[in-house]
Amino acid sequence: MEETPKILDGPRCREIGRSCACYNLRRAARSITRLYDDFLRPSGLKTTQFSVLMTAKMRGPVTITKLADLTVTERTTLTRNLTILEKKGLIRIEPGLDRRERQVALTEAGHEALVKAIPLWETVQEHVEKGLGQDRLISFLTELRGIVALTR
Amino acid sequence: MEETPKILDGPRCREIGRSCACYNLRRAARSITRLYDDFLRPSGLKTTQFSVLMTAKMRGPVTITKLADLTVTERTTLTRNLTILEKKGLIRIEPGLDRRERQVALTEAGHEALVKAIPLWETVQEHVEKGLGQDRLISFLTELRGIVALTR
DNA sequence: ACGATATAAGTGTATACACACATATTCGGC
DNA sequence: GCCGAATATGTGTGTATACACTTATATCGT
Repeated sequence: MEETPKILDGPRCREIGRSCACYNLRRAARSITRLYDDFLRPSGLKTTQFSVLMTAKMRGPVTITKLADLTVTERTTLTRNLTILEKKGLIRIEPGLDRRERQVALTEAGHEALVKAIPLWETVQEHVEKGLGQDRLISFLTELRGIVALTR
Repeated sequence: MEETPKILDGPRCREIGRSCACYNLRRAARSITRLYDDFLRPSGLKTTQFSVLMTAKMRGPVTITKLADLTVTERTTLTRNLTILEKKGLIRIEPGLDRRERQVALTEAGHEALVKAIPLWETVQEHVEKGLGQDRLISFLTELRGIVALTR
């Protein structure tokens, strides 16, 4: 008559913290997000906002679904994030050719925010490149893409 | 008289999506979180909740600050997460020896939730191990710890 | 014993995330 | 041309995240 079932004491269980891909990925994501957010702070952009603006800029006017697909974000999450950027005046959301669609486009203020943020991003990115080493970073990024591919 | 400043058209800029450690880490974290949450769903636990319960279980009764430190979570974030687990009846938050402290301890229901969740976690973890390969996963986890170490 | 400082925790506010569900529009077969 | 399926988007709800600020308690130097 044990109060604590056996499964909770197995060796496998004890190493979840070390072996769980999800836990470790989320932990690292929190950690690096703070770093990037910290460097980006003078621009007024959070990392997520910076990423969305950059992607929107790269792809030109793009539908919400397409943008969500590109960034592997839930579409409904992106909708909320875009609302914030729209309120800040950094993007415009306009009707597309198809009346169901809505096109996301950067405003002038959006461009200016990116111009301010990009040098800050360069700085923190270089910090990470130096800390990890260029080669390790590159292979690490490859692994990250592998994770994304794994779950599609 | 260009409308779009030059910085937004440089080659460095065009590859942010591929080279940004933060963007790619967050993207992968979203992706794998969906996978783990999907497998864990029958247990009624989200990945985050599972991780917190496991850590609390491993460390025994532990203060909130210590638990936040272990999981590299903002203490204030953890406070909110713990509130949810407490409402679900999975943990107790009791006063510690030091009257400033509060100790987190699993309830019986918390143990039972883990017993239900662990086999589900095993399944998805094996799925990832097979998808990536054991060796790649291990070195990948090492890189993730390197990221965390980088930002401390 | 007292006051400055350090430590532990909570709250206000805002952003980020996603599932379930609802609505609007288009398209394809008939 | 009409109707069902597919597509594009929005909303309700709940969880996760973190910074700035506040409160409560303990500790340390004198």
